[in-house]
Amino acid sequence: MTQASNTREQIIDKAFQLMLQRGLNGFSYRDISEPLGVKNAAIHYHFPNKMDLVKALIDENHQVLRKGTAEFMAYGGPARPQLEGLFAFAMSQCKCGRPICMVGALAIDYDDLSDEIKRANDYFMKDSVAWLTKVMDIGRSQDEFHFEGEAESKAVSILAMIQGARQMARVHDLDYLERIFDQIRTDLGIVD
Amino acid sequence: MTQASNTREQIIDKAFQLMLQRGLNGFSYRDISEPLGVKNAAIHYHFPNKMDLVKALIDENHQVLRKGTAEFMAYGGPARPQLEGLFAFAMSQCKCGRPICMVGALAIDYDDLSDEIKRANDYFMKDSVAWLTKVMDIGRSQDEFHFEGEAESKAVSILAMIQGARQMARVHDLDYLERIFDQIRTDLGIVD
DNA sequence: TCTCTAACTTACTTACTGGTAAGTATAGTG
DNA sequence: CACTATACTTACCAGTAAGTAAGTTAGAGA
Repeated sequence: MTQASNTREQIIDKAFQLMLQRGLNGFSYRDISEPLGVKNAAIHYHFPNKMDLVKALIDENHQVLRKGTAEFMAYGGPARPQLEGLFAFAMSQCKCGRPICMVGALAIDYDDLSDEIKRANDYFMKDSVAWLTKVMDIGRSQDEFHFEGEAESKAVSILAMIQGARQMARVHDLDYLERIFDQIRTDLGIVD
Repeated sequence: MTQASNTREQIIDKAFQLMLQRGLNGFSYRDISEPLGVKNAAIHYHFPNKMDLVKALIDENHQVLRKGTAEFMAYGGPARPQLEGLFAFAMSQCKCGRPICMVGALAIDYDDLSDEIKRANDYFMKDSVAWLTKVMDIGRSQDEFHFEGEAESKAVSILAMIQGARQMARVHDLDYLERIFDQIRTDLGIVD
């Protein structure tokens, strides 16, 4: 075999899906191996223990996010399309069977995470906040958005809202997401 | 024994704590029975299966919420203290070791919930939205709050924000919660 | 006093958890 | 051709999950 084996990739794919569907404690090695037609031990070969797998999933998350946001994450342009890009990304993740975000999936099992993973998660969040803060800042200075208070506080509140909205959408339906996005737009004084 | 046995209550107490700390799949019967000094089977005596326990926890949640919000949930009064009451309740829940809310705890394991529990959860959420909608409506008409859009949309967005904020606070610290509350106030045009 | 019932415990079962050690097939390398 | 590394499988392990059947104990009521 040596080459042309994509088992590792498939494991990550499947685990990623499961992680964002059921959380860290909500899936087992069996849930991954069975549909892939491999044995448990195959997963252990690629990821000696579950935390190694989670580490890989956080990296995967970074990549998915970067891919899904690359077009609108070009700093400096108009803020509105960047915000809309964020909304669209969140919506598409929900639609393709990833109802909760990685931060949410990890939050629930936060106590049994290794320090390394906590740090990676922390970095990811700080990165997201920093980006959206810049978008908010630019948006306000270019008169695209209107809001009071610090740009960072506004950014944090919007990210919290999206996180909560995804949870709500899970329990109810995707209309909740769209509705909350609309309210964010309204709050920012955006009129189409 | 017959009387004066409060094992059932203690089980609910412990399970409630665990549920809002780790989620449905994050605790076992052992986690409940061991600290209580009883056996696994004692839990099964009171709650034949885990779903029966969850059902009891949802009821408990209703009661805790009702107790914790009774003072400010008297409809018709000024809106501001009602909103502040909601913030204080969310904060106190976080502080007393219940970092995530029931809706969030159930959302992650939503697929393996019984229809009865889904309905109970649904009812709870609709109830919360209805209440906050009224608060928002009153607040706007009495010139306490300023916002655009439907009162219900605003209410849903605030509840989503609080839900997300609790998750963030878990991973980071309680400052996130306070900060987001502040931003909600600012967005509503509240100045102290 | 006898009986009934509530509230358990004891002792188990079945199924699944993450994890490991040892073996195997395959492909590339010297 | 022998050797080595990769990518697994087979066959296990100890621990834990929820759940159950049968026995035990204490008090309440007739």
